[in-house]
Amino acid sequence: MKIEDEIKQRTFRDEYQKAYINLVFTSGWLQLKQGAMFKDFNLTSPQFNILRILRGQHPKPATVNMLIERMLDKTSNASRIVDKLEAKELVTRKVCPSNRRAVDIRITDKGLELLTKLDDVVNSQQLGMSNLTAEEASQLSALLDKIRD
Amino acid sequence: MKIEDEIKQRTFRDEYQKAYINLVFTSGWLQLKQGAMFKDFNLTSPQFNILRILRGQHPKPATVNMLIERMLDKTSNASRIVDKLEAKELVTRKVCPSNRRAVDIRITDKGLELLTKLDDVVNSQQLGMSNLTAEEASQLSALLDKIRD
DNA sequence: TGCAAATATATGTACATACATTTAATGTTG
DNA sequence: CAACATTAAATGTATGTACATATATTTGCA
Repeated sequence: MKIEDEIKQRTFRDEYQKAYINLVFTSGWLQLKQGAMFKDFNLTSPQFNILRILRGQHPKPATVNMLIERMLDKTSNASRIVDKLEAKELVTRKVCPSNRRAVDIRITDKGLELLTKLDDVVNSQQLGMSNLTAEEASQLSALLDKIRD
Repeated sequence: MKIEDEIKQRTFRDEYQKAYINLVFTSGWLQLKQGAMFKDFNLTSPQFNILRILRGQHPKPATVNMLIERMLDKTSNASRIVDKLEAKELVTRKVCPSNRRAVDIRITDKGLELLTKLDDVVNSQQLGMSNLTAEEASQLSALLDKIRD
C-alpha cells in the first residue's frame, strides 16, 4: 500500500518529505510486527536487541556503555532494560574486577536458549523484508547510509 | 557513515537483515534530530504530528479517531497527546454536537502561530534528507512501499 | 420500544524513551 | 597526594507506547 493511503495524506511538500514520512512509518510498521512476535516470548524488541549483542560477546562480558554503543536506539536506557533481563534470569550483572565503576553483563544459558528459539521465528519471517529482492535490499541500505552522511 | 560502523557490527546474516537494521536505525536517527529541534519549542514529535494534522483540517475539527488514522504511529495514544496540547492551549476540545460520543478537536491561533515558526525550522533542515537527490528520495519511497505490500 | 452490539473516547498499568541529575570510582595535575 | 575533572552506571521525572478495560452514546433490529 502506498504511503499516501496508509496515512490518508494525498500530497506532500516534496519527495524529501514524502520519503521521510515513509521511512518513519515503515520503520514503525516493521517494529510493530516484530514486537508482536516477541510478545509470545515475553520479551520486548530492545530486550531482544540487547540479548543479541550479549550473545555476540559471549562468553566475554559486555558493559552498559558497550550496549549503548551498539544498540539501534542510542538514547534508550540500557541500564533499566538490563534490570528487566536480570529479573528474568536471562543475564547476570557483576561489578567489573578491573574497573569497579563498570558492570560486567553476561547472557545466561537460559538467555541463550531463548535466543535460539527466537532465531527460528525471526528468520522464518525474514524480518518482514521478503518483498524485496536481495539487490533491492542492498540498494535500500545504500540510500539509508547516504541519508546519514 | 555505513551501518556497520554505526552499530559496530561487522557482519549481517544477509542483505535483508542489514537493510532492516539500517531502516530502523536511520528512522531513529532522523527522529532524534527532529525531536531535538522541537525541544526548543517545548513540543514532542507526536505532538507536532497531531498539530500538523489539525492544521490540515482547519477550520474544520478533527476527532480522536481521525487523528489515530492519520498519525505516523498508529498505536500511540492520541487521547493523551491531545491532553498535553490542550494544557498548552494549542488545541481545543469540545463534545461534537451531532455525535456526543465524539470530540471535536481544533487547533487554536496560538497553535497555528507555533506551527508557522516550526515550518521554517523543519523546512530549513529539509528533514535531514538533503543528502539524497529528489530522484533517490523517490526511489527510496518506492522501496519502502514495496516492503509493506 | 427495548436491548444487545457497535462506536468514540478515556483510563489504568507496565514498560520504554529522553534527558537531567546523582553516586561512586578512577584519572589528572599542580 | 589532595583537589578537581572525568567516566560508568543508576536514578528521577515527564512523556510516550502498547494493550486491556471502562464509560457513554448511538445504531440496529427483534
